[in-house]
Amino acid sequence: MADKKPIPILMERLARILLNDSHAGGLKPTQWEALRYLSRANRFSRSPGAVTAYLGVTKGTVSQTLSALERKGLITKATDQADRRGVQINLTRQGAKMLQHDPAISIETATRQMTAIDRAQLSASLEGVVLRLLRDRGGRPFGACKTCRHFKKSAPKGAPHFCTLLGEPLTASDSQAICVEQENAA
Amino acid sequence: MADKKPIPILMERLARILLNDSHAGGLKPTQWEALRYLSRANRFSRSPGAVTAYLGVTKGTVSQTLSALERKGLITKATDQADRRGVQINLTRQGAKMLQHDPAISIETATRQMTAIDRAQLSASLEGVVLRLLRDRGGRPFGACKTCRHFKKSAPKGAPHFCTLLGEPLTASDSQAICVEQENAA
DNA sequence: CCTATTAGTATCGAATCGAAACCAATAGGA
DNA sequence: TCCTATTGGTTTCGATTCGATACTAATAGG
Repeated sequence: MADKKPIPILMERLARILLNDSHAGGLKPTQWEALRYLSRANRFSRSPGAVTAYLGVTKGTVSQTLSALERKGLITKATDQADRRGVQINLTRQGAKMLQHDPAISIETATRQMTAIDRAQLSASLEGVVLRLLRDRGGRPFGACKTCRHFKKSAPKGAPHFCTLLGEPLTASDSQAICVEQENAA
Repeated sequence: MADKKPIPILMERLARILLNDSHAGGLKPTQWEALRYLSRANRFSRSPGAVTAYLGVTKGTVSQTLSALERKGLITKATDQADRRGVQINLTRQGAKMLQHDPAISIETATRQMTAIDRAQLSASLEGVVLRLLRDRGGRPFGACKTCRHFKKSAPKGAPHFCTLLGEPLTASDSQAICVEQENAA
């Protein structure tokens, strides 16, 4: 039997494969990451600042990356009417379509071979490591809105849910999506 | 209980954390990766070509990266006497010392919290995914020399081991290290 | 109002990357 | 022995990424 391989080395090789793959498909690695994030973020989280927090890079880099995505017609930018310093980002139809050619899909394919048990175990282990690393770095978890301690489930069935932090109603899709502000419910 | 998070997304976030961390400590991400590889490779595998195969980037990028490491005094380059096209790379004392400040050590730290069972499981799952991805891409596994089908264990105790592919004797440290040519024994 | 803070943008220089051109040593015939 | 093909590396190019820093504009808080 082969020796147990060190986890850090396996993770580094995985990261490298992911990085190399991400040069394909007409976008650059960071552009793919930003586009992917924007497709999964709720409306409070589709801003340059949120992308910055998610990626953990500087504002300048994000600003350039988003400009590139806008130039390619994959996203639109509009000044936030509530706070006119802010910028609201939305995916265009082309942007959504582009994600179907996301080179990172191969990771998904590679894990589909595992048993459901193994996948669940792997997901849990990775999540533990990621959350620990994020915590050490003061980063946000970016969990699903509906798992947040500020999430108030709609009382009358059919009514919108509610965010007690932002004081805003939440559509069904907002509450499924990930959020900058998310903090795990106690 | 929180939902099971998608494995690809967790892996991408991990890769991003790793990439961001790797800008610290005086080297750049690719420089760290190359240096790390060179510290773990046996003498047949410390060449620009092997680094190219390991990282999966182009020759040009590797050439530049190695020049930078040489300029910083972390490695030495010498033309291979057997095949004078080739270049033999070795870590300097400074290079070895530099690795003690490898920012990727935090990954190691983060996994130390897990139980030994979970770590073994995680290592096995990751290895499966990495090997599958590498195979799809025509990449080499870079396993330990002694696990290779060309590895011939020393018959008289104390004598050197032997590589039947390259026709060369192997020191103990050579056979522990990783090798470009490694192919898993049947 | 006046200052501090916050959200983004713009600019700079170094590193990274793929692509392509290039060079020198080796290999493999004819 | 030549002659060509291949192989191992380097060089150069242009786009992207990135941290750092300086900057602009809108909001917030006395």
